[in-house]
Amino acid sequence: MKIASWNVNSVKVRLPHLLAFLEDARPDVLCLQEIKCLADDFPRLEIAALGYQVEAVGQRAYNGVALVSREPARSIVCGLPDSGDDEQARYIEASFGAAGSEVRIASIYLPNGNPVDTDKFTYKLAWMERLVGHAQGLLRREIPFVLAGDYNVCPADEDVYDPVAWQGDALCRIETRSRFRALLNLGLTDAYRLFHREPHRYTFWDYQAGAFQKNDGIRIDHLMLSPQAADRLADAGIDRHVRGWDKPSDHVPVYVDLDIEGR
DNA sequence: ATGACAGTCTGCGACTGA
Repeated sequence: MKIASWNVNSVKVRLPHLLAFLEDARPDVLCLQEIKCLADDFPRLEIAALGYQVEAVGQRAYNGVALVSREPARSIVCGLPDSGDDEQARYIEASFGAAGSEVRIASIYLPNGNPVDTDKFTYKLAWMERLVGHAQGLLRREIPFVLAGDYNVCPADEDVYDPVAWQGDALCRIETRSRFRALLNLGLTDAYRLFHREPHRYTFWDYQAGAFQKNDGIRIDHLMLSPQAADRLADAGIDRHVRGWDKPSDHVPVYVDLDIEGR
């Protein structure tokens, strides 16, 4: 089962890229972030023509996450538990795969958190704590699961082109990294890092100042695997070439391949 | 260099993102 994650920065603008990626990569499940539209406005017909269906939670103009899959999603959950009156569309989770070998997959869009001296940072940290709590609950089920998405977290300095310049940024702050590390300490695996140890491999490059051409990037898109999923991990990677397409998203897809039947 | 980003709608400027 191939699972990919991609912050598309508007699914309407990026629809041609999304279709090309689905045709090229043929993931069983694709987790999308920043669809930037209401769920009803997601371009489902074009996706269906390629044999994929969509589950989405969206809002006007900002945020929004989706699960694009070849087989129907089951037991869909929108939003993290205990989110109170949080209206921001940042989490969707569902089950995929054959009965008896099902995989729980979440598409997450973790808050950016800048500037750090505002309630945006407080919101980010609280969101991360809810995610850690939810991961604990999922772990008790002892099933393969994947929390995939735009974490807005650089786990370590080696994930940043200029760690000094980024020191103090919400993506690199110690409070942010410690909450990301809490996921690792629970037993989750950063799938990319299991296969690739070399530093300075990125998933995001700013649109400004020729950042991609200079490889001034950061690694903030991650697939976090439960022990039962990590045991079946066959491959993981970053589809860096997508950043070179015409009018690209500022993020590129990341993916894992699990030794589990996709259907 | 008078510059050098790209989405969204409160729309031709402000807001947000990373």
